[in-house]
Formats: sequence, structure tokens, C-alpha cells
Amino acid sequence: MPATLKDVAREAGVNISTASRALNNAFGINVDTRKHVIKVAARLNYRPNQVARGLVTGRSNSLGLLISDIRNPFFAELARGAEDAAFNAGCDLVLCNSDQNAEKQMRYVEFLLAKRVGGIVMNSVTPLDEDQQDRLRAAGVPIVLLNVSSADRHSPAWRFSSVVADNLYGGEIAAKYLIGLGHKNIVHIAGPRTHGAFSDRASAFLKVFRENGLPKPRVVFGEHTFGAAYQSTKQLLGTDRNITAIFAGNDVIAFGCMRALMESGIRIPEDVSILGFDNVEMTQITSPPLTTIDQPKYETGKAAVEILLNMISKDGVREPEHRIIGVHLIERQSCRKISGAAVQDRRTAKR
Amino acid sequence: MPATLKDVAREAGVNISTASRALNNAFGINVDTRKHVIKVAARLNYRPNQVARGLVTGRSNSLGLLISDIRNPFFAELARGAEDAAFNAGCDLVLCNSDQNAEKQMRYVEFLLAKRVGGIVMNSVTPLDEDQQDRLRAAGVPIVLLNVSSADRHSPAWRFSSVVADNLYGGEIAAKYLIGLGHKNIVHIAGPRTHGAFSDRASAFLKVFRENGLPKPRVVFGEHTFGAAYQSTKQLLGTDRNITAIFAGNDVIAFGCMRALMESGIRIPEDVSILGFDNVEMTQITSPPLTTIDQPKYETGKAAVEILLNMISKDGVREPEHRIIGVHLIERQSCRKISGAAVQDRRTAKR
DNA sequence: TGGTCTATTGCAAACGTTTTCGATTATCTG
DNA sequence: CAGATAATCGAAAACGTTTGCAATAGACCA
Repeated sequence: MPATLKDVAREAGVNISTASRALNNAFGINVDTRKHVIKVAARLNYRPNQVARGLVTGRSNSLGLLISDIRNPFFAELARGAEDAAFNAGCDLVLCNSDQNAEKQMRYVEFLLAKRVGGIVMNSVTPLDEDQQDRLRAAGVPIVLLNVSSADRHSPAWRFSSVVADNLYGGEIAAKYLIGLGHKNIVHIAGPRTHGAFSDRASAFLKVFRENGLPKPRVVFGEHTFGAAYQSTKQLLGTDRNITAIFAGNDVIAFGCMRALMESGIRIPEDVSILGFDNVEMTQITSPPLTTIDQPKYETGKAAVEILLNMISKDGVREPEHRIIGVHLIERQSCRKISGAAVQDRRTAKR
Repeated sequence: MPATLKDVAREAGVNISTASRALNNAFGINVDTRKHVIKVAARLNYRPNQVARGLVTGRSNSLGLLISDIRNPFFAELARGAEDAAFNAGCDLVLCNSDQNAEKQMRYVEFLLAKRVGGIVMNSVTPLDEDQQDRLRAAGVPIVLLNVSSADRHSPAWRFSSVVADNLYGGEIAAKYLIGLGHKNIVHIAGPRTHGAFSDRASAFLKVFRENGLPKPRVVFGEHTFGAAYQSTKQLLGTDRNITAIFAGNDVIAFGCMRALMESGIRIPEDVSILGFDNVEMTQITSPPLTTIDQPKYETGKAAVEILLNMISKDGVREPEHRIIGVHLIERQSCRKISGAAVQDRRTAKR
């Protein structure tokens, strides 16, 4: 139905190839004929068929964004950064939600490959087994990974690019902050153990305690969802009401904790302090506003497609590129300094 | 680099067309040759080039999702519903953020048309002038609109399909609920005046007051963002500290109001009640949890692409289809019943 | 045995571009 | 004015599929 290049050429009285050249402002074409062709194209409301163009050029100028769930506000912000960067480069982003389900994730990858996307930025690759990862590498399409652990990143077998927040440093900040506040009975409610970002945060967090000869905090792994965090916290409260601070693996987890705490009549931060991670927009409107560790999400998404575009322009054969995004503490009102013994007394006395 | 159909055919010792037929399990092909071709294809790790296929079939089996901002949790949930439905139908979704900017929106549309998407679900079309809307209609690609006003939907010139929440009923519920609680000094902090969903909510809201002979609440229009709502509320507080209830155009606006209220030392719901709209997930974790009007977002996105797919299969020439999604009040803890005079006194006495 | 029918396969055109290569013309140089 | 050079354009192949049509071959029937 839409006008084709052939139509334009016929209408302009030139050959199809000159029409093509005129519209792609190539060299070696008369300025008058170009103007004429352009005018005719505008009149016919012609727009080049990207599908046909993609077939001959081999470039589909579209990228894939494969994350676990766009409803997670972290990914929403990241996606926005990615989409903006893609659009600026004249590419489009196809959105895929994998739920971190290995089979679904692989089906999406196949899907994207069949569509001949120029590259993929993926949430993570850890649900995939070795065989699947090999197939991914063999696909020959540039891939940028998010949320990989620092261990994976430094492994020699690792051949993917990546962009991650400095989760190790983040975990360290968290520990030092909570320790500095005088907390002794701390628990870390983390995300999935297999998830690079969460495992990095957890290990760096624990490392600080170990290195300072402090008792190791309890760590509970689980899904990084509101509901799962809520359940974990409820359960925790049933076995131990002495905890004085919670380091949540991310803000959504922190929200789940807060909800459970509120329902149990436990005050924040008077009774227990909560520290989040990510600095999602909603952290400002909870009450109390959540103290958290900021991770530039928009920039992460942006950086990911920039690396992708870079790899594409360099035509694949390249060393993987790793970018680390800085994090920093944002103090709000969900953590309080405790005068150790005093608080401990109040709470133990209560039982 | 990837294996092509020609490779498969050569390797299997058959013609390219039989290879095609074998893999598309068409009729009229020997069962043995089919099995053989399939085996060879698997061995070569062949996956059909969707770009080439799209060129000849004219179908690109991809859809466009053009919204204002994926960071808005409302759209994030909607996008998930849309993406799930698209994926189930073997389509992919390309994500576009327009910021409700007319020029950007139009550029995205051109972009999607050039890519020969099968259809587009768009946030809204109101930023576009008549001329642009005509071009959209003329493009001949199925379009489903979100957030259209009921006025537009019933206009005979309107030729787009749509799926919207029952915003008129929602506005009505809101008014009746707040009135029933005994509130007299109510303000409605709405989204943009030109936005169908917000204008419907506002007009239905006001209509209830008018029909019951009650004084007309103040309405302030603005951006439907956290920051804008925060500013509006701050400003409002400067001129009128007697307000007793706020009906927010949506939850994000409600969050902005809450933040401004909190900062001014005003308690919710003791001093002022807040009623939201949308029932975003975060409404559960604010304190107090937000009373709001639930709008099924996931279902909205799902319904939108279902209509789209339906239109595509019916090959365009169809009456536009409109679907209205039901809404209902969810009572939480951000609204309180007031005994009119008493509260009024306390507050005026304060000044 | 010859003819018709059916099942299976091959041939080639088509989809709408880009791009290489050669052809044509115009311009310039001596 | 002849030849060379440059500028401009056209012809055609190519990208990887699908698909209408023709061709082949065997099967069946008379």
C-alpha cells in the first residue's frame, strides 16, 4: 500500500538506483535531480522500507532489551536510559520480559536472533547453563550483560561485555554505615543467590564484618520482589525479634521489609533501621523516606547500548568492554544511630 | 554469518523451495524429506531470517508500543501486559517513549511505519494536530489508543480503536466517596487538561458536585509526575490551608501530594485525606497505604494488543473496536471520615 | 500399453532496497 | 578539434525468503 522506491523513481522519471542515491544523499548525483526526487518522494509520502533495507545491508538497526520484568522500577528506569540512547542512534528497542526463566529467556534470544537484531543487552545470563551460554557466544551478535558478578567478569572464559554498578563497593558502604551507627544485630535480606549483583553486595557486606572481627550477620536469600521480601521478613520476625537493622538487597526488597515491619507494629527507624539499594524514585515517598545506596540506573541503560553500538560499529571482533557505574550512600530517615547497650536493654527487657 | 536456507537446501540435497516448505510444515511434501531437512537445519543451527520473511510476506510480526514514559509505573504494568500478549502471538514489541511531545511522537510513528510494524498501540494522540492525525489514519496501519476521552471515542470522525478504563465512573466513585466521608473543602489535583483520562475523571468528578448542588471543588491541572504534583501541592498549601481532602488524578500525583504534605507537617489522613487513582503496586507501601481506585493495567495492555492482532488478522478494513475496563475503589488508610464542623474548627482556629 | 491422476519436487519470480560496474554524456585540456 | 577525464546515471545482481506454476515420476485404471 505505501509508496515504494520504484514508484518514486517512475514518477520522477529516473532510474530506481538514482532515486535511492538521491534520497540517501550519496555523492555523484546532480543537485537538481536530487531535489526533484526528494520533492516527488515527499509528494508520494514515501518512506523507505526498513525491512527491505535491512535485508540488503544486513543491519536491522534494532536492538533487544531482555530483562526480567519491566514492572520492576529499577528496570523501568534502566530501560528508559537504553531506549533514549538507542533512539538517538536511530535504532529501536524491542522489549522482552524473561522473568529470569531460563527457557523463556532462551526463547527470547532465539527470537531476537531470528529478527537479526544488531545486539542484545541482557539482564543476566546466570539462569543459562554452559551449553546455552556457548550458543549465545556462537551467535556472533554483540551482547552486553547487566548485573554480572565481579567474579564472572574477571573469569578468562567470560566473553561478554558488561555494565554494572559497583556492587562490591556498595556492599562495603552498607556494612560500614550500619556498623558506624552502632548496630550489632543486623540481617541482610538479599535477592537470589545466583544473581551477580546480589551476591556481590552480600559478599562485600560480609567481608567487612569478617575483616573487623565482628559477628557475621545473618543473610537470607530469596526473590527480589515485594512479596517475597515481605514473607521473608515476617518469617524472620517470628524467630528473632532482636534485630536492630536490615540491609535490603534492593529498594523493592526494602519496601517489602517495611511493610512487614509496619504490620507487626515495629517502628522504623526507632525499632529497626532499614537500608536499601538502588535509590528508586519511590524511596522518597515512603515514610520514613528510605536511606539507600544510589545506583545510576538511567546511566546504566544508556551505557549498555552505547557499548553495544560501539561493538556493532567495530563489527563484532573486539575485546569485551566492562564499565562500572559508581554508587553512593543517600542518607534519609530510615536508619538511626543506636547507643548500643541502651537499646539492647529496652528490647531484651521487653521479652 | 548464520546459516541460510540455501545452505540447508544444498546440504540436504534438495531445492531451496522444498526446504522452505519442509520447515514451514506445509502440505504436499514427503514426510521423509521433511524429516531429513529438519535434521539438517538443526545441525546447521539454522534459524529463518525474519527480515527476509517479512519482506516477502509483507508482515513484520512486530508491534509498536508508544507511551509517554516507561518509568511511570502505570505504563510499566501496562507494557508488561502488552508484551506478554504480543509474545504469545509470536510478535515482538518495540518500546517508544514519547514524553507526550508531539514532534517526538510523530518521529516515532514514522519510525515504526518505516519498520512496517503490524500495528501500534499508542498512549494518546491528543498532542497531535488534525493534520498529523489524518496522516496517522492514512498510514493504513491498525492503531489502538489508550487514555482517550469518552468524548473523542464517540465522535463520528474518530476512526481509531481504543481501550480505556472507565474514567467517568472512576471520577464519580471518587466524588461520592469523598462526599460520603463528609469532606467539604476538596481539591482535585489532575494531570494535563488535554489528556483524555484525566479530563474524564475531572469532569465526572465535578459533575457529581454540580448535580448535588454542592460547591464546586477547585481543580488544578498539571503534569502527571511526582515533581509537578509536589510543586502544585506546595503552592496550594501556601494559599489555602483549609483543604480537607485531595483527589489526585493518579497515584503518582498522589505520591507527590503526600510528600509535600509530609514536608509541611500535615498528617495523612488526620489532617487531609488523599485519594489516588490507578492502584499502582507502590500504593501498598506508602504510609499510610493509599486509598485509590483500581484500574487493571496489565489487562489494559493485554486487551490493547489483542485488539491490534484482531484488526491485523481481519486485514485492516474494520470498524474500530472500543473496550472499556472496569474500575473499583480500594479502601486503605489515606482517607478518613470527618465530623465536619469539629475538624473545620480545629483548623481555622489554628491560623 | 497408454493415458490420466496425484503426490512430490524444482524453477523462477517477487518483495523493496543497496551497490557494483559499466555506459553515457559533458567538460576540460592541449 | 581530438582525446582524456570527470560527472552523472542506468542495468543488474544481490540480500533470504515465500509461493505460483510447471515438471517429473510413479500409481492406477481401462
